[in-house]
Amino acid sequence: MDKREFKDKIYSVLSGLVKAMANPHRLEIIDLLGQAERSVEDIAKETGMSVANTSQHLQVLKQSNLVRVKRNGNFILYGLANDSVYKSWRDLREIGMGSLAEVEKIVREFRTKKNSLEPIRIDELISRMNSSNIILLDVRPHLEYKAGHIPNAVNIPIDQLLSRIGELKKSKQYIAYCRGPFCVFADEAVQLLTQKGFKVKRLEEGYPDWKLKFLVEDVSSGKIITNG
Amino acid sequence: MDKREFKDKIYSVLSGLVKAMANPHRLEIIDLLGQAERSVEDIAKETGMSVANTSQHLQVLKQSNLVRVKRNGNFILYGLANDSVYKSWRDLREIGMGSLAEVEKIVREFRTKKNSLEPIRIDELISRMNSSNIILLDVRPHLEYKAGHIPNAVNIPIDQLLSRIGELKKSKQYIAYCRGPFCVFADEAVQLLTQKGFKVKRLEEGYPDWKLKFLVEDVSSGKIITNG
DNA sequence: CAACTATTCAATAATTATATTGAATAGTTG
DNA sequence: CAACTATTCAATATAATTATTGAATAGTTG
Repeated sequence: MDKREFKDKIYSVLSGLVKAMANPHRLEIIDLLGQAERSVEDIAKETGMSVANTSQHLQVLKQSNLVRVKRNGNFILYGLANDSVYKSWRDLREIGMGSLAEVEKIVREFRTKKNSLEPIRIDELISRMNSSNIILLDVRPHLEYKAGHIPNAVNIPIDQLLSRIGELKKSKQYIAYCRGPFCVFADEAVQLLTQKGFKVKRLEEGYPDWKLKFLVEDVSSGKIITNG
Repeated sequence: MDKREFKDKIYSVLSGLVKAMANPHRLEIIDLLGQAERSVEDIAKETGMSVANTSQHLQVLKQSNLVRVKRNGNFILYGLANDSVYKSWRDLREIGMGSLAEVEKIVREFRTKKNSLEPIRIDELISRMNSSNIILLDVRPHLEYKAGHIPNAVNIPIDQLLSRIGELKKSKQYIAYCRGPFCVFADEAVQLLTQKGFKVKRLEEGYPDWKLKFLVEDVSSGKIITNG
């Protein structure tokens, strides 16, 4: 094996990995699976794809070891293979937000309508979390909340928010969070609660980003190791 | 703009960014430009592509803001847009090394022939760097060394190594490094120097990885900020 | 400003990726 | 073990990506 052959092989195998992420549906799947495991049918419904097409995309992700498979009764559950996968997605997402003007524009346009511009960022949240006046609102579906959430967050799924609005107090400062910067549940929560006279902001990032904060990056290998 | 339309737009734009990286030649170009700026002709020669094809791939990278352009006399120099680009490449590379058995196998096979298995990792290097017995050997072309190198490293480009072997001492422990884990200069150096009876190992990572160590990651935004 | 040179563009052919449909499969549950 | 159900597969048509060739362009230098 000469030098050129070696490089051709390496870059070609690695580009296969990148190609596996290089599709809008597959990015959405990765983003979604960052919250919790899900069945194929579930993923299809959530992303608006056909089941067959979803399955095909999941096969692509599986072939590159980006997702892993588990059976639960009649259902097959897909989940991210490890935290590095979400971390890579987060980094690519951030490169995009930082250098592709179009991404920032689409997000700003959407949030303007929802009154959810000026979100607070995760670091600010962490430094203000001890304040007794702040209440964290996890507006994701209960299943995702159950799979993991920010400590002390109250779970009111977005579609129950209106009917359970009596549980909230106008004196508090609410921070609504959901799946991540492209999840609209928190924007919808801000829109609704602002309308009803509550003090509320959205968290820019989502639960998986909060979770990554509490992993220690072994920088020498680039791998991620659970802390505790 | 409804929820589905918003998501379709976002994931589609971001997948464009990932697609721009999702090609073996473009990964090699990113890897190469991590060392120093280069002209199109230069990149073409280094990667074994035609100039027209190289130019086409560079256009793709440029459209996604992964590279930036600068003119120098008759030449146009391409460089990485920022350190985040190399960081993403590094992370993807590491996911691949960790979870695609094939990558690890190709690398091991190649290094076995060069006697350069058992490389030392960058963290170990940092902790042993003060030892007066260790000498760092940068075996990249002089131009890349000039664009940035690990402090105190001695530059002997691989194609001058044999003729300048008199400059080396058998009592020292040499650490050869080059562009990164897929660069073979360091392997060739280890092969040659081992043969001639010197104590030598290769560094697993390359100069750009060392450089990333000394950037502070602003984890809240995912962006990278130069430290000092 | 003419000649030169590095780079890009345009057109083509070949390959690869994608969505859709409906049939096949495998695994579970009663 | 039969019936059921979630998932995958196979076939197809459409769309996107890639390498190659040779011509066009833009920018610099004498």
